[in-house]
Amino acid sequence: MNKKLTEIETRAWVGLVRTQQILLDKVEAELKNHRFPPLSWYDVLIALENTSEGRLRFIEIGERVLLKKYNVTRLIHRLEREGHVRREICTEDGRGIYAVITKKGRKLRRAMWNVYYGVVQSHFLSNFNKEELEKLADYFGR
Amino acid sequence: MNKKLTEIETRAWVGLVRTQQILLDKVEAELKNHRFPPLSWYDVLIALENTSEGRLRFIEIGERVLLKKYNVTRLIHRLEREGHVRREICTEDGRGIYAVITKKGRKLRRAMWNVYYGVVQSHFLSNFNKEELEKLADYFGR
DNA sequence: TTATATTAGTTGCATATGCAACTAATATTA
DNA sequence: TAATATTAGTTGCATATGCAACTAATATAA
Repeated sequence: MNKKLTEIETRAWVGLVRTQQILLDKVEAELKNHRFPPLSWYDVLIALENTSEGRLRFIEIGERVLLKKYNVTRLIHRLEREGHVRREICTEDGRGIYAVITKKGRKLRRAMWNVYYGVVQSHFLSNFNKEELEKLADYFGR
Repeated sequence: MNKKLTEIETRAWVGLVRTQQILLDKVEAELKNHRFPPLSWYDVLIALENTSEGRLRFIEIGERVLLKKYNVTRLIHRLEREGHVRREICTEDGRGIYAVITKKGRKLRRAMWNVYYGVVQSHFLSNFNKEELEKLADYFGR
């Protein structure tokens, strides 16, 4: 197999990686500026909010947010300590635990979104027209 | 300002973030499988190799690889300990330090590339034709 | 020149993540 | 049913990262 990328392939890959990292660094920096917790908290909270019950089992959180189970344990612990989430026992499976988002958690999620949105909008989305966004959505859906 | 993303915008952004994370997780996992150090080592080594002298000042490494200065210090220290890099004093600026890639470092970089390449090729590049890659390269060049 | 500010790099301490071993519960097999 | 394997979640220890204070050198201003 050929071990070299063409110049276009390199630009596409390196561009993707760099763009992403710059954007995420920027989001994290803005969140910090506003005294908000890191993006990983947002990811968990929005995942919970996107359910009808406002809750998910730890293992489901791990799957949706791409976190290893031990990191779910720890992140939920931090969220819980600040009152953004509470635990609920899982009657269907004695091994399982639900994390339920609280009012306070929903409020934080919304507040963080304003900051998050600002960065994504101004540093990313604003660079593309509708057609280009559709292409991107298509490409990354694969 | 409107604080909502359209459905397409959401798919484009979330798709980008998820795709990237999945790909990088996969790369890290494959590197680990092959008993190689993490991707950050690769990033520094390739940055050094891409210079005519095979060397960069710490501060330049930070700029190119998007690392804070204290993380450059530490990463170079690890690379140095394994013999992939050595330090060289900077005669132009007494505050500066060069990191120079060694033969061993070049060899490691090449070996890691095989693994890295495999993942990027099979999980990313292979999903796109030339025209699409050009679009991506264009989009992320902005 | 001297005094002051900025810059490059380092380091101690706090927090976050990876790994592997562990517990408790459910699922599978005989 | 009992024995065994798998799964969900937790935790101790090692490593990695963020922050802020620090040193030493260069740049700027008086």
